[in-house]
Amino acid sequence: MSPATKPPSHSAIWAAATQLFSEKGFAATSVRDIGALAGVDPSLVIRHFGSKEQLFLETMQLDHNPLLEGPVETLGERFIDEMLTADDQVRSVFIALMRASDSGEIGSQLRAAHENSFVAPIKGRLKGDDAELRARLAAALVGGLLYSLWVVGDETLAATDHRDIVRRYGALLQALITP
Amino acid sequence: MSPATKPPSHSAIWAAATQLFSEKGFAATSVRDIGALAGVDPSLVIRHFGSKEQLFLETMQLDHNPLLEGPVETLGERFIDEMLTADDQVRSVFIALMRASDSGEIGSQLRAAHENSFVAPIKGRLKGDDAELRARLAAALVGGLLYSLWVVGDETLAATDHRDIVRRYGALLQALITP
DNA sequence: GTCTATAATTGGATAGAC
DNA sequence: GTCTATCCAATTATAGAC
Repeated sequence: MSPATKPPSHSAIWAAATQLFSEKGFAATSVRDIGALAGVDPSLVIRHFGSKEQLFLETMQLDHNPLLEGPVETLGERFIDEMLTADDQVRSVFIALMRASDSGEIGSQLRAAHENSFVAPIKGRLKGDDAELRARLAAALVGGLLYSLWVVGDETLAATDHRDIVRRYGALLQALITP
Repeated sequence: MSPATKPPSHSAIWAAATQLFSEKGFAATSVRDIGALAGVDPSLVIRHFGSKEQLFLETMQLDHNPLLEGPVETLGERFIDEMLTADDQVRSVFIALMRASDSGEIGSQLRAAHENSFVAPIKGRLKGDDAELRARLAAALVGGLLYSLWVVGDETLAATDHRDIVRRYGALLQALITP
């Protein structure tokens, strides 16, 4: 008996949705677009994933768990460097989640991504009573850099040597990690 | 001869659009909604403002030029405090602009708002060769706090005493202003 | 200046044959 | 599992009477 293997159209739709949501965001991507790119009928998109939002939630997942290891004294710089050299996928998903986060479910997913990718990795390395607050401020700081670079599109910042940003901004992050 | 005074419907539409765009954002607000709240026909909305996007651009303007005066040694804390106690209008417009910034024109407006409200006020007070970079990193830092509080909705951070955030996060900002 | 009516398109989602 | 055909609701924007 054949197991519950997914049909080929399933992964084709998944791939097409990932690409289009990443490129154009949630609102500007239609179910028809996804079907066309996947080479299947638009109705299959709904049939396999239930709804457009569900498909968005399944494809736009940020599973980025950066550097837990290494000396805590240089964690700030390494974290910033990691973000600046992050995969395009990280960038796309982060932006897509942020822009569509007014929908309740998508907002929860952004919150989870923020928690898992930014807050948790830092919080795990912190000591002290106010570790919670410091970790959350650190996550805000990291998010702010991505916001400036990727959402606002600060071109001066984008044209700046990464090492300068890593040094300066990483030092601020470090000040939260090891006060 | 009567001058080119705007008809009352103009300001009614403007007020309704401001409210709805602030509450629900660009995508979730329809021209029909705006007309209904303003008590006028939806077609008037387009007739007066040309398009929904144009109306959005005219209403969602962030004219927030915080504290240029005062001692530069405490600018960091004061800036953060200013943001945390900012008007609801600032918050609404910032979020609305960010979420809709995938449209080209709206993206430019976000960039302008970021520049005028975050980068410029700090840059004007900085000395030194790398003032440009430091001001832009400072703007990223400020934006990151608003992102965490208002977009992600970090509840722990929101429940934290403002004075603690002002002290800790303000110190980081200050480190960019007066290294 | 204002409204009625509607154009023209597009969207997500479904029913049912094969 | 897949596709054809379509429903139905919603959108922005316009034309033209008053």
